[in-house]
Amino acid sequence: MRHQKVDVILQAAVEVFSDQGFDQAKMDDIAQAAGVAKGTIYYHFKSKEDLFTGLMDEGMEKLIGCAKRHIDSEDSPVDQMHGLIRAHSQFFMENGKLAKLLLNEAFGTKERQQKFRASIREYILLIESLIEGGIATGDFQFDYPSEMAVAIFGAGSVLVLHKLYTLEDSAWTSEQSEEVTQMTIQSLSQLVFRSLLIK
Amino acid sequence: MRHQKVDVILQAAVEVFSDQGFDQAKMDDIAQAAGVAKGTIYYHFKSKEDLFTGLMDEGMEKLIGCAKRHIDSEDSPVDQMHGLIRAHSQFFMENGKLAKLLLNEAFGTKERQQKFRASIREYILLIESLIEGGIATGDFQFDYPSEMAVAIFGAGSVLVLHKLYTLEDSAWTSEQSEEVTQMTIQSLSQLVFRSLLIK
Amino acid sequence: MRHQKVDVILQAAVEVFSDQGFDQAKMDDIAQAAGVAKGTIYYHFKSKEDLFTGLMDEGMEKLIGCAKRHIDSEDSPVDQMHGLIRAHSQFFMENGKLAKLLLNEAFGTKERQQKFRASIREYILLIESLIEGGIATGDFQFDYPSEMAVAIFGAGSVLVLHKLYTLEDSAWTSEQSEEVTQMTIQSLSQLVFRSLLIK
Amino acid sequence: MRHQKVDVILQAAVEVFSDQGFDQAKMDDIAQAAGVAKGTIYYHFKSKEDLFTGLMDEGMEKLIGCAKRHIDSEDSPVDQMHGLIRAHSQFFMENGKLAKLLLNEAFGTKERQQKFRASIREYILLIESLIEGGIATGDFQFDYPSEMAVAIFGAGSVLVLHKLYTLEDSAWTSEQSEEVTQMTIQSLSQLVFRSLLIK
DNA sequence: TATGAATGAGTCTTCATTCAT
DNA sequence: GATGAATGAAGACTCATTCAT
Repeated sequence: MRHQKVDVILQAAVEVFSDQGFDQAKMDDIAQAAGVAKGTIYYHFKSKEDLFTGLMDEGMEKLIGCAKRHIDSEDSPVDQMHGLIRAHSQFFMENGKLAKLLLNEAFGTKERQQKFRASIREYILLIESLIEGGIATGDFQFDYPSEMAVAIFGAGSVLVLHKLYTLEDSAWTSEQSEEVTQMTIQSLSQLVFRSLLIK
Repeated sequence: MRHQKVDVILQAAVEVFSDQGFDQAKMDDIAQAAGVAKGTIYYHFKSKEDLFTGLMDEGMEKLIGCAKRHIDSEDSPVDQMHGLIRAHSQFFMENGKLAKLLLNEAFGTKERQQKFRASIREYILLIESLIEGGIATGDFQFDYPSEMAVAIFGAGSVLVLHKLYTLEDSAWTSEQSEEVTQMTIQSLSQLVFRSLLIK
Repeated sequence: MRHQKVDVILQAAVEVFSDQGFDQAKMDDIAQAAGVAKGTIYYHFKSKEDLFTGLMDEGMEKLIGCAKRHIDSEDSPVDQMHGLIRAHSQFFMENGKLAKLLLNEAFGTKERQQKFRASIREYILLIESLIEGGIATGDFQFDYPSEMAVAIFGAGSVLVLHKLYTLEDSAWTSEQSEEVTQMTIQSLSQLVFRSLLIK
Repeated sequence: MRHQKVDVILQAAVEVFSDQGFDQAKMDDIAQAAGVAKGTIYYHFKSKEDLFTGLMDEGMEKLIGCAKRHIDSEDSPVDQMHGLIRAHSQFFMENGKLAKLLLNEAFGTKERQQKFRASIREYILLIESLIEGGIATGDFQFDYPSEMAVAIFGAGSVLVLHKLYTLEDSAWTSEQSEEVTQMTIQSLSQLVFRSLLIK
């Protein structure tokens, strides 16, 4: 079991990084948010970079893991794609801070993000494999599966992010949250399946 | 006509902001890239913020202007949507640096971006109005036009960005560039129209 | 002509580095001693390391230059050795702070000092060449000229340093200073020439 | 008998302090080198300062003890001076790390070194007493016995240090080591006795 | 005795901004 | 209009020391 303080720090870090972005986030703030001394963070993490990278990697790992689980519990490509859309939407809506963090820093030019983009690509390839699978079974049809995968990732991510920002400040009951998630899933599904399914 | 130095500075600023992101970009770098003294930037712009905001606003203005022109030169909602997709793809592929700048900073939590997101929303509303138009004429059908607009924006932006990053380092002939742009337009069109068009 | 502030900074830096040693010296102190803002130092010098190295290099350059001048103004090896002893003693007694700085940091294991030791070796080789010269003319005789050069350097440096520390706090008239210098020169000369001269 | 861990720590401390210097040496490094936890050092030593001072004092004590033993086993001032030179050279060549530590920190301005310099002075006074003894018996002649003592200390120390640094990296057989020690003794002897002995 | 997680005061360094020329 | 030297507030990171176990 990971040391307790490490978890407290990670939790605080997601919060602060998500709200401020990597550059604007101050280690002091993270320390304060975590209720530990600044030195404690450096006892557990080599640097701000290290803390951040760990967060991103762990986040993407969780996301991909979640997606794979949803996919594996289904058999047909169509149901698997459904599973992915549900996983993507639910995961990001339920982990709003992490979602912002992942998506805000997904684009950018620094080296830090180069590495991170590898995880993104893995996720996109997962989507692409679902599309290819559907094409193989004759369920799907699309001329540019690779582009389609990226587009689905973009559509899904921006849609969720847009919801998150729009509703950011309004106090948010869990029913509303659930409702928004369902709406996101349905609109995404409509977009994706109309595009992919053979008519 | 704008002062010559101002243009040089703006040009350098796009370059540097695009490569480094707002926080990492240094005024020194911009000055050097522009071939002017640092003080000169401050003679023409109030602050780093000011320079950046101006850039973003101008960029979005150009993008929206470009989109509107493409839309207005068509009559039917279908052709207008086609025009928008062409405008979006071509504009971003031809202005790679600006594209990265706009899309990288489109998401994020700082106040600076609050204002910027207004422009984004305007652009998305433009897309939404096209969808609504198509629904009105009976060409389109979609249960969540508003979400669809966001999704199209997300799909198109991330797709372009993905292409830009993937091909970033490879030396890039204009023919290849043109080819990638065409492919982007076609895959986006397929996605959008399959989703929207009544079967 | 070097910028004025640079000289002020260098002067303050010798003072502070000499009193505190490299590690204990604070850039804040140097800035305050120089009467400039801390940023100003960094405008002119890349880092603490850079400032320090520059100081050391310049100091050794001056010392070696001074020694060479004294040597070149004499003809015979004996007189040249006399010149060197005078140069060494006077230079260090007159530049006490620099002397402490050079000699304190002359020994030590960090990379910084690796480079610095090259200058020391150059100085020692200068001494060695004088000894070899005297041996060639038949004035000197010694079985280990190379060791002798190092020993002379050590004896001269430690002797001066010892005087500087011993008399450090006593208010020091320039006559006394002159007297101590003369005494240093004479004792060093006696040591060196008794050892070297053929009986 | 001293606690075993204390010795392990002291040994590690000499190593680290010698390699890094007092300021650069980290308690973590010493703990790691000693194979104990950091807290353990603080259980046995009050502070970094304390550990260091103890080391230096013990080192000087050993050196002076060693010198005295060599001196006391001889009768004539000439032989006693020979004994001192042998003791000095052998002790430092055989305890290279300690030698660097003692000599590197012998100069410097911190309070810590003030106290340490008292030991140095004791050692120098020992040398001086030998010179005075030789003068009293009519064996030696020198106008500045006090300066001569300092000069001998300086020459001997810097010579040894120079050898240690020069040969630092080359793998070093004990025969070579012995050879270098002999050469050091002989060159020092030649320097000292030629200067001191009545012609 | 021994440990090592936690601390926070202390430092170097950066960089947007100013202003005298 | 243009310059670039100077500024100082801000922030990442270090490390000797403490203390609960």
